[in-house]
Amino acid sequence: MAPFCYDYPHPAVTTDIALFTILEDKLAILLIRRRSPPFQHCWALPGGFVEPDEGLENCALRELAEETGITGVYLEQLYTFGQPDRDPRERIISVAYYALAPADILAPVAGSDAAEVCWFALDALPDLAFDHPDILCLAQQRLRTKLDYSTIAFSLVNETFTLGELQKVYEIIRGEPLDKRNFRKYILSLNLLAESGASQHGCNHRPAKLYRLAQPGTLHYLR
Amino acid sequence: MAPFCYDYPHPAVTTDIALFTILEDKLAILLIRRRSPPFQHCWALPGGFVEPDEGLENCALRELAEETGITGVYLEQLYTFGQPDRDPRERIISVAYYALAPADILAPVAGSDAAEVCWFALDALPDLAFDHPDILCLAQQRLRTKLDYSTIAFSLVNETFTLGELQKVYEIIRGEPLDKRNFRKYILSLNLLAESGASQHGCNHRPAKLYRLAQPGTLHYLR
DNA sequence: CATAATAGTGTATTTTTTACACTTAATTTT
DNA sequence: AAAATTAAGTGTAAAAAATACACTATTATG
Repeated sequence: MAPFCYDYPHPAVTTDIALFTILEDKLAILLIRRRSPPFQHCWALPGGFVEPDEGLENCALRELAEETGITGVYLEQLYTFGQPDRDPRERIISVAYYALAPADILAPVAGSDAAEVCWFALDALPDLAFDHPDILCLAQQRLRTKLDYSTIAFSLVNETFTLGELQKVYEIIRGEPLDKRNFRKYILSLNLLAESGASQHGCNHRPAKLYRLAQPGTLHYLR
Repeated sequence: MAPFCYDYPHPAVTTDIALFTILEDKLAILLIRRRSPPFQHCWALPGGFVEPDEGLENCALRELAEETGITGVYLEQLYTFGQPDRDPRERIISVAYYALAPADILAPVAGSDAAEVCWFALDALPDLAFDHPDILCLAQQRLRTKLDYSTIAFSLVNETFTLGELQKVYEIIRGEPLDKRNFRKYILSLNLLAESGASQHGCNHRPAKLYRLAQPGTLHYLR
């Protein structure tokens, strides 16, 4: 009943995923309610144990899919948390990832290990299990700083988007309003966008041009 | 003879350390020659298995001290490498760190697990064990980018240093010469330095003022 | 047809970054 | 002792980047 034996003690290794989206003009994070102890019924980041033959990133994507039904997100390794006492059961080292996706695609569904799956605005978080508050905090920091020297923000809008939507993303992550003209000048000067040709419709105001990334799916580093 | 048993397979976890210094006006890295298989007699980054009751950072510092005799370096987590086949023995996940120290303090001594310990200039590296070339490459990238928005460079000079020495560090990491006046203007505008009062001596030219960090040991983020 | 809502556009000012050359103080050589 | 060598130390002007700022355009709604 315990057939996996080693000459030296081995820690367990998990991945945890902080998936961000923007919901109702606020940064939000995907949490699951835990089915089993420890921290039973507590909210936690999705995640789970690394399988013997999968890479770490695959593990993160698999756990996210299994627990929440969500696929196709932008994913990046964040930090590895390994304090000896971070899990009451045994030594568990967690490789934390953060992920980004536009809200529209995402309809989370509770999976096998999770009784409930739910978006929470970052300013209205419940108590979290383990050291997940630390992970979340670091993820938010990373998101903020990386905004300035990369194109991660594009992972939070749809495939085609208006400059107004994109500006909103920047404003929400930075927590401050931006000047419209300067923002547009900056974004267009990157030469990463192509006009999709189409425009918005069904909005009760002048329709905005829709843009798309010239090279979709590619993360760019600026400067 | 294999008393550590678990219900599910557990990977082994190690830390590996890429310790940089500047030696003869070049970036150099500390390597050890492996005593035992796999990759016996190969050069590798110092590192080793995480003990059950130590944090990851402690593990990195302990392994560095055990294998090379070096202590008191600046240390920062880099990335976690976990491809299933990165070690031929068993599944081993490595939490990689990078470290910085001025060359003067460092007199590496071979430890128990390492037959030899030696500095190598980055432009004259031997073949490396495992995926250590990947780790090293990522570490160097991180070093370069972090130079621009933090005070890591100060970890590569002595406690007191001249502006010329500091400029050399920036030039070596960036791989290009910098303008002396602009560099000094920039560094002094950070308001992080204090004049030590003393000057260089024993050099065959005008002696430079020696500076120190106003808050030694603190890493600052710029902008 | 008036109102509401967001899209879309350009210029002047300030700040930051860059380019650039000579004098000073110590040691070494002649 | 004078000359040569070596790196230290210093300021200004030009270019580039970032910032501040206000009105017109286009759609839907009442």
